[in-house]
Amino acid sequence: MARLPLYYRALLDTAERQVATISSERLAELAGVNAAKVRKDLSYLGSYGTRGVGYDVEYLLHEISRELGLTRDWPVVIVGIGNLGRALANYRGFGARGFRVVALVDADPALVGKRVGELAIEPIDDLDRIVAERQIAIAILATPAPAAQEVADRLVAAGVRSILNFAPAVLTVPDGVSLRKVDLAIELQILSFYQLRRNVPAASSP
Amino acid sequence: MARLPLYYRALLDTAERQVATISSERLAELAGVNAAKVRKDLSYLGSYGTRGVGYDVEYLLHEISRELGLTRDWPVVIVGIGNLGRALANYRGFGARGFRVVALVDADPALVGKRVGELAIEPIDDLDRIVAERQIAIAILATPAPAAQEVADRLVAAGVRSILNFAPAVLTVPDGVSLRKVDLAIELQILSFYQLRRNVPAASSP
DNA sequence: CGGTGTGAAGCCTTTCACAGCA
DNA sequence: TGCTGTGAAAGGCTTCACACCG
Repeated sequence: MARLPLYYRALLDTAERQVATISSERLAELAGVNAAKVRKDLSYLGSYGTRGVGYDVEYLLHEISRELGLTRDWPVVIVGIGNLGRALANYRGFGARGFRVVALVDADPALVGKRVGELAIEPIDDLDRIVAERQIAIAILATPAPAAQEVADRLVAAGVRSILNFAPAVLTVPDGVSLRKVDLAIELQILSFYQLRRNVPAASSP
Repeated sequence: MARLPLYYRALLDTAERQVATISSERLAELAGVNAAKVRKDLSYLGSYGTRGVGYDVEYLLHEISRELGLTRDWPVVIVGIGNLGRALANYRGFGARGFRVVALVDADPALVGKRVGELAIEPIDDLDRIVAERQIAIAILATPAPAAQEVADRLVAAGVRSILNFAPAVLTVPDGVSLRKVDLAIELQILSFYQLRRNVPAASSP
C-alpha cells in the first residue's frame, strides 16, 4: 500500500510525544485519510490492534518499518547532478533511516571529481562497477529528459531494480523493475487545471 | 484528468517532429498508457478526432493547452528557499509556458535580500502584499515540515488557491483550495516496499 | 478499411455498518 | 462500553468490444 509511509510518519510523530496507543480515527486524522481505510490497511498486515483500545504505537511502528523495508539499509545512487540532483544530494530529509546516498554520477566530464557534500561526482561509465560494489538497488534519475531513457537502460543493465524518475519523460523499463516518477511540470499543470475550475478539489497523488 | 499533461508533452514532442496527425494508439504509447484510455479521455474534451485518420496534432495541442490553462500566465511563489527551494527556483524545466516564478520568500532574515537567479529573496511578512500585487494563485511550499502548516495557512489567507507541497507533512486546507504533494521520502519508501516483493510493479503516482 | 467514440462489463478501491472482542 | 476487524454495498476507473463514420 502506498499509504503505509503516511502512517509511518504519523506514528513517528506520535511516538515522539510519548503516546503509547493510538486509535484508527486519530491515526486517520494525522495521515489525512479515512478511519475505515486505516483499519482495512492495517488489518491487511495482520491483526495488530486491540479492540476497545487501539493500536500500540511502538509495535505498529516496528511492523510497518519491517513491511516497508526500513529496517534494511538501502544504498542509493543519484544520476544527473544538475540543480535538482545537487539539491537531492544535499537533502537531509529522506525521513526515515534506511536510504543513504552513496554515489553521485554524471555524464559531464567537467563535473566529475567535484564534491557535493561528502561525495565526489563519478563518471557514468563507472556505473556498473559502482552499482555492483556498493550494492545499489535504488536509483534517483535527475538528468535532462533526452538522456533519461538511455540512463535508465544503463541503470537496469547495471542491476538497479528501482528507479525514481525526476526527468520529464515517459520511461519504459523491463518487468521486475519498479519505476516511479515525480514531475514538477505535471503537478503544476494539474493545479492550473483545477484552478480554472474552482471548487473542485485536487487530491494528492500517491 | 491527471493524464492530460502526459498527452500534452507527448503531443509537443510529436509536433516538433512535424507530424500532422496521431492515432490514439501512438499517443498512448508515447504517454505510457492504454489506447482506450486515451480515446476516453479525449472524447471527454469533445470529439476532436477523425475516424480512420486520428487526431490533428496541432489542434489537439491547442485544445489541451486551453483545458489545462496553459494559455494563461500563472505567476508562482516559492516559499522556503533551502536546498530544494533554491533548486526549484533555478529549475528551467517547468516545461510548458505559463508558469513563471515571480517571488521567492523565506522566514530566515539571513536569507532575505540574497539573490537566486534574477530574484531576490523576500521576507515572509510581505507575503500578503506580494501575492496581491503579483496576482499569485499558485504557491510552491518547500519549507521544513514543522513550518509547513503555518505557511500554508498564511498562503491561503493571502489569497493563494493552489499549493504544491514539498514538505514532508500532511497539510489541511479549506475547501476551494487545491493541494498536491510531492514527498521524496514516501516515494523511496514505496520503492523499497516493492523491492522487498520482487516482480510486483510499482505504478506511477499521479 | 482504419481508427474514433462509447455502451457495457469487469476490476479495484473506498466506504458503510455492524458483529465481536478486550 | 469503545474500538477493531471485516463482510457487503457503493462508487470510480479501466478495459473490452464493436458500431459507426471518414
